[in-house]
Amino acid sequence: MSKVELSKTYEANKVEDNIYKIWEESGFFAPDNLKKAKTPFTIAMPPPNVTGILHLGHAFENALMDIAIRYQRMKGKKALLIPGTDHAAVATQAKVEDELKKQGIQNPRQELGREKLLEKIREYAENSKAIILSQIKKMGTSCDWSRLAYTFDETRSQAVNVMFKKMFDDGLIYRGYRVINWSVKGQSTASDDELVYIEQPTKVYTFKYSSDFPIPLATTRPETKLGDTAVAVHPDDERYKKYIGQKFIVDVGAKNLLAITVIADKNVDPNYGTGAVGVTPAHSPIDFEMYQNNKNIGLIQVIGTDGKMTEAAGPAYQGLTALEAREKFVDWLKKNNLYLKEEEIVHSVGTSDRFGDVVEALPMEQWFIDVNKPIKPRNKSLKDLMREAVTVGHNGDKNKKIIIIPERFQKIYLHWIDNLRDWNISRQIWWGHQIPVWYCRGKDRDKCFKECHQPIVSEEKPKKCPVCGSRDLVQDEDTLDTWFSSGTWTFSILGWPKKTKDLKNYHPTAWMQMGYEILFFWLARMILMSTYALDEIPFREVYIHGILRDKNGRKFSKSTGNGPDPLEIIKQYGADALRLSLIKGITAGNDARFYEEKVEAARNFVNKLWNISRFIFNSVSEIKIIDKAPKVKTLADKWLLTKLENIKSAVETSLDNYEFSYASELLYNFTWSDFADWYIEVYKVESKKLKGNEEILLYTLQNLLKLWHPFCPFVTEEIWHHFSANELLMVAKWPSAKKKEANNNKILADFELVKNLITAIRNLRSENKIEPKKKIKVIIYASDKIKIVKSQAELIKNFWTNIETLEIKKSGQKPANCLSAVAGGCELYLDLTGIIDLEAEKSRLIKEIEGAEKYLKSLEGKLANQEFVSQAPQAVVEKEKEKLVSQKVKLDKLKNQLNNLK
RNA sequence: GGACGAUUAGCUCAGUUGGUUAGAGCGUCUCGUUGACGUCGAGAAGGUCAGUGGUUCAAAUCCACUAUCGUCCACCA
Repeated sequence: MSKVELSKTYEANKVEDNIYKIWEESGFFAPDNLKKAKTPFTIAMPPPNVTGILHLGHAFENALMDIAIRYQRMKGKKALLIPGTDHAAVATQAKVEDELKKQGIQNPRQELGREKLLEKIREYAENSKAIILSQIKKMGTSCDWSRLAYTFDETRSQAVNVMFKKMFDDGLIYRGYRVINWSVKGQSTASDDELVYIEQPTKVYTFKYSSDFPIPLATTRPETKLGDTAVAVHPDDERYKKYIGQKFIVDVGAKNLLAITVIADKNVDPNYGTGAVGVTPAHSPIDFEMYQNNKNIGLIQVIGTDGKMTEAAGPAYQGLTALEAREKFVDWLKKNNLYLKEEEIVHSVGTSDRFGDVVEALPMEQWFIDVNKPIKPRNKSLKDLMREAVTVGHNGDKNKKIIIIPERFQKIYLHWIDNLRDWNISRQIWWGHQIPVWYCRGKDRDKCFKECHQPIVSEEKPKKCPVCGSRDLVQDEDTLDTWFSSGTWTFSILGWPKKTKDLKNYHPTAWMQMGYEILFFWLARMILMSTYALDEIPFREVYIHGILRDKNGRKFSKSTGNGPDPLEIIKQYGADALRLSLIKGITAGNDARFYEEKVEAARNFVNKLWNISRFIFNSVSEIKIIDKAPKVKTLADKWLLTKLENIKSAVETSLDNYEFSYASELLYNFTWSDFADWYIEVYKVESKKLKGNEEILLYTLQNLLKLWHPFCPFVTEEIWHHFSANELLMVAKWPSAKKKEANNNKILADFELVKNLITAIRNLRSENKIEPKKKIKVIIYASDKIKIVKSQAELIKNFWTNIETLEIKKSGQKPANCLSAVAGGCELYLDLTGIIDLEAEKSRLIKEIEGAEKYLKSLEGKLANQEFVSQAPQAVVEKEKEKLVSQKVKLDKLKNQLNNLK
């Protein structure tokens, strides 16, 4: 290709959209068009919620996934990144209801009705979806748009229904009457995982039901005591043992007298509080369990779904809010001398993660997934399946073991499973997959359920009731927990339940990434669904990342307004800079901080890469692709190519281990320091006299563009098109390292020596404030390094050192009135009669001698230690011996130089 | 109450299986316009690796305890 002129700085926003278009039109985002590729590598994109636009966290995830997928594509895999969005059930409905309220619709559900509200939500979701998809493109994410999925589209909805029926038929899904978490504000249940616990100061009240009741009790919620039906004590508690089994009738000033049975429960701690627990089966999950073991004690629901006291609480309390009822009941206790004491404590209460209110524990009929029941032919429970997949491997097959990165999250995950209770999957909100269950005759779901003795579970609406033949069927009004559908994600996006080619080719997926905050919600559910329904793990590796925080370590959130908009950053700095800044400094599982200076630094780097290319394009006679490593001429050439091979191998290893930050750092240092600051500057010097080796510049640049491409796809592709109008960089072959040559270390060491000499000279100049324009005379006594130093004389003389005459000898007399230094085993003298500040130079030398002596002492100490010499590996000892010798020489030289100065 | 993580230069972080005189970027100081880049270049200053004890020939790295910060889980009668 002929000469090109690049602009002085890289202007990202002028080229990015166009490049993305070219990629998209190339078809290479779809693995089907990667003809030579064979092995699949699939990533299922965690679908962003359609609750609004993407934030920095999404940008971060996009960067991770795109680096991974572009790397694998270049390595010749059938790389597939499937994009999608999540309808996010309760999150989206809550969001839209909030907005409607702001618009003056106080009670959206009642005022609009089901169909109209759903229409509003759908509108909102579609709008969010469109914005989200365009944002993903802005990030440069190379996903296959032809396979775009949505958790609420037809295919995914069918997957949900089929899954529900399968689980129901296997007896894993059941409808049960249980105490659940109820959000009064959202008028819906929430699963245990959807609660956010917050600390709250509360009073603990100690009281008695009545004057003749023998056991005092304590509670933080006196109003629920109106629904107590038992008192639990430890079976061996000597104080209360005699009452076990007795029934007391107490008058708590409510409608009816309460019948309180004293029961034994081993979980009651006799040493805690009063040693007895008032049992409120209707308003505590734990008490409900006691009730299930002692059904005869009865259950009284005193709080309703509206958060107010029910009729069962008695006419004096009915209709009061829980707080009002609490005050009233405490008053009553006081008046009747049943009140013993109160104490201030801090305890945590569960709030709804989406609606924000403190949830009530209420007994209700809901759909549950049984996680402990053995599944028929396998004789394993869902819990077993979830455990197995990350420990011994699915079905005990160690090739089907999910690797969790970093490892420590495996423990957290397993611990969570141990505590897992049956999963409540039904929600009373409207936005979501309606439960695929129908009831016949009439609209009263509970009544029909009882009459036909079974609900009709079906993937599609049944024509008639198989029991009674009625055609009057109503679908269950509840919707499914959003995680029920996202659990199917890795395979529903590939077409399941149909037996598609995609499913066969691309499942299990290769790699999944997610934040630790959704570990329980999502990781666990995907494993559950996949191992259960497909008899296969959903992915082979899962990379857990932390969350992004601001410079002060605070979470980004809308309320504090500290969350930058990714699109704004892209506009200002470019997508490549954003991507680089997001992965800089991150390690698996740990939180990371994000701030503008990071993006600025990344933008500067992108510009550096651009300018390296600009220089090269201006310097070479022809811009062409160099496939094979070019012939080397100088030491610098050898050094650069050797280092390049080392970097390639290190980067590949890091990327294989998903060490994104480390990989980019390796490349960053090589590109900026080794290539730009050293090699290109050397090239400028050497190309004057020797004919500079253009091919090495081109070859190295091409390698770097490929290596950088996964990280900064836009700028690298933009530069690359000057090399090849036909081949896209995104499908260029990944430059793997060649085998190491034997003399590599010598090459590296030789050039390091030259670097050290040059740096030492620059240092002397700078430290002694020698004017940059002042030419100097330099003498180097190189002893055994004479050959290599002599060969690099031109370089040393001209490389930012401004040397007039350079004398290189094996050894010789110490010249008078000189600046001196020791570098790379050589003595260095700078003849500057009359110009230098002798005192400053002396103190500099003294300081250096002190350092050298200290080091020498530590080396001598080490080697004098018999145990070290005898026990440490031979190689380590040899290394220390070498160090000692060279350090001695160095110290001698430094001392000579100091004497010489006097 | 249980578990996990963090603690390294002024700031943000690396430090891969124990063997470096502990590194980088940003910031700071001093210079500088040399054929790409001032979104640049050269040089420098700055750390007893939170503390204490232990294992080891050798510890930022392994172990124990302590402190501070953070996160999760459980409990909350």
